[in-house]
Order: sequence, then structure tokens, then C-alpha cells
Amino acid sequence: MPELPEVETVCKGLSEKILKKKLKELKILNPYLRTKIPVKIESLFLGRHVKKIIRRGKNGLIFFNCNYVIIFHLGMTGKFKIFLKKPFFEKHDHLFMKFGKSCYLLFNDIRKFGSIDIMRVPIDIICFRGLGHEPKVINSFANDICTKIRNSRRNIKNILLDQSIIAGIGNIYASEILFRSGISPIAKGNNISKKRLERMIIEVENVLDLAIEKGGSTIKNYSNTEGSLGYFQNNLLVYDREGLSCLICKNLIIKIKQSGRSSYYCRKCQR
DNA sequence: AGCGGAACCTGTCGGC
DNA sequence: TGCCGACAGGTTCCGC
Repeated sequence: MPELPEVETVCKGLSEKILKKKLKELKILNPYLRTKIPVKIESLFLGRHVKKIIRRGKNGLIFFNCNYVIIFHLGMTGKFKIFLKKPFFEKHDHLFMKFGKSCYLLFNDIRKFGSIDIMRVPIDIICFRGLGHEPKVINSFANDICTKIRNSRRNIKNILLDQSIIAGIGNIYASEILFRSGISPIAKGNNISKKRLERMIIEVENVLDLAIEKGGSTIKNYSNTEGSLGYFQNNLLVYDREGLSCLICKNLIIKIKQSGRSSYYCRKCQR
């Protein structure tokens, strides 16, 4: 469940559990993710304390009191499972960690599209991995973003998914943002007025903020549900609603493929 | 240079 | 029941 709001929620959840705690044990169960988990991870972090945990785009960064940071990406199916006593390992568990006296973490990833990596500090968080602006601050960069979009002949859906322009939007929220903005996913960037893009930028903030809020409310179940989060489904206006009626005009929601990925929209409300 | 499509990997679901 | 293809919330690489 890994778009920006989910990663934000995971970072908050991890902070509650492991902030200031010492890493007591670490075991790589299966290093093969999108990138290989570095063997050095054990020697670099064992015995170190967690200083802070932040999110940048869809990446989570765990800072320790040493010169390295652990960077995780959830890919499509990555999750952290938290336990208060030592868990049994399961299929697709990749990394095991113990913090403090009794906090156990397992990174589990069925499809192996996630990653656990390390990086030396200091990190240039602005230019981190070529990511674009954080949605929280895009209002300050609205001109810059509008110009980029209006110079592009790509469709707006793909532009929203481009992490180097705005960081953190994924396939679900791209559809939701466009629905709320009244913009068709097949509209070309260079054909959308500045005014409409400014409205869209506000909706980016709205949708992600709301999703973080909802994610925050379910994170309470995080340790109980062992990471099986399923929040925000109830708040989706178009995603996965093919054939159902538009909540505004009652027209049928349609599903199309763009660059191999599903987009959902209302032909009448979105132009 | 910038774009769309394929590839990466595993599980699930619907159709036949 | 069983097999097969399509699909899933992401990113990167490879041609055109």
C-alpha cells in the first residue's frame, strides 16, 4: 500500500515504536529485493540508536547516531510488521531487526519490488534520488510546476506519476486528483490552462492530506494487524469504480490503460 | 531528449 | 477442479 500517504503513515508508526531505541539485533533473511540488501548493514547499525525517521517521496529514511542512514522503499507489496515478542519468520520476510528490549521488526515484501538500502550522511534531501517537489510545499512552486507541465506533450496522468516533478503520487491518487480537478487523464500537459493546473495543484495537497489523515487513523491497528493496512478504500471517488456511477453526474466511470496502468475517470466531469 | 512499453516477482481472480 | 491469462498501489531499463 505504498503511495506517499502510506509511506508517511509507516514512518509515523515506526517512529512511535523505535525512535531513540538501540538496534540490538539484525538479520538478513533474504537479501534479494529490487536492490540487494547490503551485507554491511549489520556492522554499520548494530548498537546504534534511531535518531529520526522521515519520508521523502515514497522513500522512508531512518537516521541513526552514525554516519549512515537506512533507506527503505515499499515497492508494491513491501511492509513492516511489528511485534512485541520474537516472531516466527514467514514467507517473503527479508529483514529482521530488534530494537530496545522488546520491539521486533520484519520487513516483508511478496513481489520484491521494494528495497532496503544504506546511504552516507549528509544527504541532500532536496535533490534526493532526483525527486521533485514534496506535495506539502508545491504551492510555493506552483509556477515552476505549471511551466513544466505546460511544456510537456505527455498526458497529465503520466506527468502526475513522474516522481521527478512532484514526488509521492501513485496510480490511485493520480486518478483521484484528476477527478477532483475536473481534468481528463488523457489531456496533454500543453493543452491544460494554467488556471486549471493551479486548481489541480491544490487538489494534490487536498487528496494527499486527507489520505494521510485517514492513514493516520488506521495506523493505530498497525501493530495488531501486523501490517495489513487497508485504509482509504472508502474514500476513493473514482479508483476501482469502473462501471459505477459518477458521484457528481451519475455518468458511468470508465477505465482505460495509460502506459500499461489503469486510469479511472468520468468523461463528463473530466475534460 | 523524451517517450511508451517491457521487465522485474508473486499472488489472486475470473473465464473456460 | 484445474489451467491460463490478466492484473495489482512502483521503478528502471531499453528501444524508437
